[in-house]
Amino acid sequence: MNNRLDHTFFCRDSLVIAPEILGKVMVRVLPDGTRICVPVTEVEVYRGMEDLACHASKGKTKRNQVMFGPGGYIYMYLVYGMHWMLNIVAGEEGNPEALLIRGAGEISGPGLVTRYLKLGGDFYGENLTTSNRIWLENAQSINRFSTSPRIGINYAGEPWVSIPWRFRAITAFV
DNA sequence: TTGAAGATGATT
DNA sequence: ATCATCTTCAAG
Repeated sequence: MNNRLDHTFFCRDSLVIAPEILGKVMVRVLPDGTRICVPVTEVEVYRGMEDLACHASKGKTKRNQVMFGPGGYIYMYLVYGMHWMLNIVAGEEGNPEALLIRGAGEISGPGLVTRYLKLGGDFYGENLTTSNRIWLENAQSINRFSTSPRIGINYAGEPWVSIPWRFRAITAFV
C-alpha cells in the first residue's frame, strides 16, 4: 500500500496539478522520527520562462536550475534574508514550472509552512518520489477552491500580476 | 566588488 | 506602514 504520489502526478502542467494538489497530504519525517502529516491548502503556480514572476524567466541559474528538470523535486530558496520557500517542481524536463506551497493544514503563509515542517536549504533538489524525509501522499482532492492573483510579484507587471494562479482550498471543505 | 531587490511575517 | 535580514544576480 504505497500511497505516495509519483512522477506521473508531478510531470504534468502545473496549472493542471494546482487544483489537484489541494487536499493531498504532505508527510514530513523529522530526524527524531516524528511524523508530521498535513493537507496542502494553498499553492501558487509559477509557470515557464514567459511568466515574468517565475524565477526561471531570466534563464537558468545555480539557484533555479532544479526547476528546469522534471517534476517531483523540491525547489527551496530564501527570500528577504529569512524565509525559506517550499516549491514543488512540476512539468516535463526543460519546462521550468513550480508550485509554491503557501498553506498546509492550519498553517497559512509560505514562510510559516517551512518553519512548521522544519525545511531549509538542505532540501534543495530533494526527490519527493524517493525521499525518506518528505513526500506527498494521495488523498481525495479538494473540489472546492478559489483562485486569485499571486502575492508579492508586482514587479512582474501585466498580465502576470493579475493572472489568477493562486489556488486556495475553501477552509470549510478541507 | 558592490548594491539593490526580493514569491514574507511580525509589529506599530 | 515599517522593519528585520541576507542571498542572488547584474552592473561596474
